[in-house]
Amino acid sequence: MTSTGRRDQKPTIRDVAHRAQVSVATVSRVLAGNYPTSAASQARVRKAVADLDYVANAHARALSSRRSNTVAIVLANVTTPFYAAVAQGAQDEAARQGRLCLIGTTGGDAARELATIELLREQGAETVVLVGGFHRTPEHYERLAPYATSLAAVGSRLVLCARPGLGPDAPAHVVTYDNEHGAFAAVSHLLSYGHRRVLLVGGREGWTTSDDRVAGWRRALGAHGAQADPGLLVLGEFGDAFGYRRVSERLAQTGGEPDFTAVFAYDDHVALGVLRALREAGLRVPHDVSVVGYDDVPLAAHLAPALTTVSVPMEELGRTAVRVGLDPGASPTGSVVLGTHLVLRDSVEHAATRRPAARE
Amino acid sequence: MTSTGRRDQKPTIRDVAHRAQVSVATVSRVLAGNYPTSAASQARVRKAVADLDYVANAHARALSSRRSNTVAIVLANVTTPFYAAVAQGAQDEAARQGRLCLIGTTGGDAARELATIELLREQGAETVVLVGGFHRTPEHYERLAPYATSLAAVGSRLVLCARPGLGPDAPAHVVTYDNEHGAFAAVSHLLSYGHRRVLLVGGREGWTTSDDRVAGWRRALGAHGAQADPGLLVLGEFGDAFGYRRVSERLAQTGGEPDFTAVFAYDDHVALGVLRALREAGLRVPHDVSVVGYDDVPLAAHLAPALTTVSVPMEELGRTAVRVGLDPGASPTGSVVLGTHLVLRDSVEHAATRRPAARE
DNA sequence: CTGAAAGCGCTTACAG
DNA sequence: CTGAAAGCGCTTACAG
Repeated sequence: MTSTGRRDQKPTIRDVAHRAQVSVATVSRVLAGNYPTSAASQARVRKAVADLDYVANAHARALSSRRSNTVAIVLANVTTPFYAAVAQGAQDEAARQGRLCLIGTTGGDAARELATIELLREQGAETVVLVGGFHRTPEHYERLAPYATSLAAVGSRLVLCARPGLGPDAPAHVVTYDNEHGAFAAVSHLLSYGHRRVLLVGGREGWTTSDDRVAGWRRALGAHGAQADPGLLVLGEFGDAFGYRRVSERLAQTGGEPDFTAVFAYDDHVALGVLRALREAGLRVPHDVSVVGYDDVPLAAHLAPALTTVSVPMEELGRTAVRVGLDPGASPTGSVVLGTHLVLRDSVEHAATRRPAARE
Repeated sequence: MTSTGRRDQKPTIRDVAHRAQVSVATVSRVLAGNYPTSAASQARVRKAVADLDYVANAHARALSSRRSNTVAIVLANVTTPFYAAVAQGAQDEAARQGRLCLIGTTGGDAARELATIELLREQGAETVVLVGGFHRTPEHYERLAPYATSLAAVGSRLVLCARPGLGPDAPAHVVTYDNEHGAFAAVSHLLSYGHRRVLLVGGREGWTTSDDRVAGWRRALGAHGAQADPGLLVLGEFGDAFGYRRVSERLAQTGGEPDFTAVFAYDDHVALGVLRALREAGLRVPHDVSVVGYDDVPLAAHLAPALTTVSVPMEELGRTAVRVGLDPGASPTGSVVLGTHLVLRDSVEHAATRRPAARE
């Protein structure tokens, strides 16, 4: 099929140079386009490239130019809508800027995160984006800070996305969203509807994202003169199974009569489980109990009732993280905070409506 | 902080060799562990590596060893549950085998798929996995086949995942699932419940996945002696918006009285839209109309009613694709087909139940 | 505008 | 078991 015959060996820049009757340097310059070359050379090189179906070897290029043209993104998984959306945003922006995207998943495990980072270090990615909250431990900080430094030393960037910074000394960029405020807004909304006992369900103590949402819950309660009863804090895990189990148990303990009028779920997945527990206990949402979630994943709008939740700019988070990581002008340790907003749907109603019903 | 001082430069294998008092060859061998080395050398090298916080340069390694240690996966997007799950499976298997994962998204656009492949070619990935159906055109085939050949020439593999092969000459592996059979099973299930007019909604003509499902629908109808009325084929697009729009329109045209008793949706997302259209038209599922989806994405179980659908081993698809791509023993042009099965939930009922209701 | 040559940081026959 | 050296395929000062 091919006239050249020698199809068994991937053509190199030398083959192109030979066929185009120019030096390898000229081939390199034409292809990079970063240096003046004559029109004649350009034409001959392009033809040779096409004839040979030549593609440059990215590793050789990276080795000699000291730039890898890749962006790395590390996250817990890629199946959860939140992470998937952030990954998509990051991937889009990377592609837009002609970069390739390396991806590593950790299952939310700190040790695996570190191991992944180590593997990624070898790749010399231009920027490494770490996505999502983490368990706030000194060890983790201690491991990450020097990594930020060593990346910076070779001109790479560490971007912490949807997670807090490493402190003033570590050269890490932060791209996050106003997590605490989103929680504040959500709980304030419930309080403005007359709810006073707002159960917070889901999340893990010490996990950054979780702690911030608890803080928002607490602040909202305080601002409205309501009591931040620790008994209303149902922390432990993530996921709909947790929300389902803990709410079911609590309902069972109080004889089916809830000791709360509203639930602020850690996220939409937890809300899903809460909704199910409530339904199975014969409680109607929002008539008997109001529920609000967090994230506004696609699912939220399709639930019955459609879920009132906090919208997080997930794709934008990923896009911005890569943009900042690749921007030569970005301040060495800057931080950008994206906004969140409450999406009002059908899962919240005035608290008053239940009491009369219960008295009947 | 460091005693060496010269922290501004990433340490190389020479630095390690120098500090460990051995040759670079020995360092390389100790690190690779693929060649006998003395315990003393090993200890000294390991210490030097730790002292310097050395990590090998993956590009240099790839260049001289001709192996990149990376796997590439290209898909339409990473936010759709189907693709996300396949990507997760691929990523897991890649990590398990110590490979890094490059990811490229195309938005389902053939031109972008080719462009991505081109970029990926430069990387010399060990295996390139192309995920998902595509529009069956001669041009696409013509572009892909030589790519498979050129990959094979340098010892890489092309794996087509959830899409048909390129024909007997192209050295491409196929990892897919029995798509047509899944459709056959779904529609047979409806037929066995007495349905005769089964509307197929969603999918695009010429799109491989879609064509296969239509074929399964047709075969099931034939096997049960029912008529494959072309008027029951509602093809055009993917997504819940399409399902919603087309079913709403059809219902409006027939005065709200459906001219079908069941819907076989292209996938769970289309089913979502169909469910909404039915609900808004005052039709109950499954009492008035039965619905079955495809894929069994997490959402399906949470719908009301919970959706009967065809389960596709999504993560397993990704895992197997990478495993095959990395398996030296895999036959040069083999193909593996994973099974699907019907998941029975609450969206299907006997067709008979509606007629009496309609006669009242 | 172009070429010759050094060098990027590894791996791997080849000797010993 | 170990070292010296060639070589992987590019890029980029350095000369011209």
